[in-house]
Amino acid sequence: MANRLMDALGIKGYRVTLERSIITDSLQKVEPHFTAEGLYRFLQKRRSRVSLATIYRTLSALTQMRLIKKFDFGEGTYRYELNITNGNKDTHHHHLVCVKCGKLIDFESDFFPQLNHLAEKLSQEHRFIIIDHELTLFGYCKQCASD
Amino acid sequence: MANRLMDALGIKGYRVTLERSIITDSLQKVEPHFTAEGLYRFLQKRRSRVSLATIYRTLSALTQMRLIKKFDFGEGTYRYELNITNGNKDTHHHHLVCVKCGKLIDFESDFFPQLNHLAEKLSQEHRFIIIDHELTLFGYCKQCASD
DNA sequence: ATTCTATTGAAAATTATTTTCAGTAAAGGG
DNA sequence: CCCTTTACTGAAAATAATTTTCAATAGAAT
Ligand SMILES: [Mn+2]
Ligand SMILES: [Mn+2]
Ligand SMILES: [Zn+2]
Ligand SMILES: [Zn+2]
Repeated sequence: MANRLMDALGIKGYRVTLERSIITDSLQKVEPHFTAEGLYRFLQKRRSRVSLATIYRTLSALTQMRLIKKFDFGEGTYRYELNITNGNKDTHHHHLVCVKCGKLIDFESDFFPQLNHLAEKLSQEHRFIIIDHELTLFGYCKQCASD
Repeated sequence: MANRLMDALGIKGYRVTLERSIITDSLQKVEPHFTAEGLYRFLQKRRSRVSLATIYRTLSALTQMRLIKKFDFGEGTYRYELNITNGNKDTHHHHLVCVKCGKLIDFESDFFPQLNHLAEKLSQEHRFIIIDHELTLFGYCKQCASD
C-alpha cells in the first residue's frame, strides 16, 4: 500500500519531503482520532522528529485535499481522521460523542441511500455540488449518565 | 413571549441581570447564525453596551443548557443559533455549507423517524443517553463551483 | 553540478476565548 | 426598606491552539 497520501500530495505538486513521508506514514499508526499535538508526541517517541509547524502545515494540506477529515468535538482542539477508502472497504462512518467526558464512538449508519437522496434534492434546490457530510450524535455515556 | 431564555436562566439559579436580559432579548433579533463578536457589534449599535466577556459567559451558559447551539463551520470562530421550539413549531434543522466561501443554508430533513431509530439502536448498543444530533453537508455553492 | 524555489524549524505573532480582580448590584432575610 | 452576602460585570491580562515570519536547507529541474 506504499503511501497513498504521499502519492496524492506529490500529484498535487507538493514536494516529496522526508517530513511529509514521516507524517503520512504515521497516520496509519497513530490513534484513529488524533490531534496535531498528539501526532507530534507520537512522532517524538518513534521515528523522527518533525516540528509542530510542519505537522500543522501538512494536516492542513491533507484536509484541503479531503484525504483526512478535521473534527471539532468540543475539546478546544481539533481531531483528525483518515478519510481514504481502504481497498474496496468504505471507511465512511459517523460519531457518537459524550458531551461530558468526550468519549467518542464510531458507528456506521445504513441510510446512505437516503442521505444521497437528500443530497441530490438539496443539490438541485440550492445549486450546490455536495461533496461530503457529517453526522454526529451527542449524549451521555454510561459513566457520565450517573449524575 | 416575554423572554423564555432569561426565564430558563433564572430557574437554573442564575441571577436576572440587565446584561443577560439584553443578550437573551437580542438573540431573537440578531442574524440567525451569529458569532460572539457579531452579537457584540449588534448590541453596540442598538440598545445597551455589554462587554464581550459577558457575552461569552452568557453564550456559554446558554450552550450548556442547550438553549442555543454552537457550531464550527470552519471559519475560525464559532457560530451560535437559537435552539428553542417556537410554539408548536420545531426549529430543528440541518446545515449545508460551502467549503470555499462559507455560505450557509438551513434545511429540514424528513428522516427524523430514522434518526430516532438509529439513536435508539445506538443508545442500547453503547449505553448512551442521546440528547441531540447534528447533520452537516459540505459542498460548493453555485458561485464557488465555477473554478 | 547549478539554479530555483518550496519547505523546514524555531521563534514570534495572531486571535478567539477565558480568566483575574476589584467594583457593583441582585437576592433575600430581618 | 436596610443590610449582608456573593454572583456578576467590565477592563485588562492571560491562555493556548494555530499561523506566520524568516533565514537556512534540500527537492526538482535543467
Ligand atoms: Mn471516526
Ligand atoms: Mn441553522
Ligand atoms: Zn462520558
Ligand atoms: Zn461558496
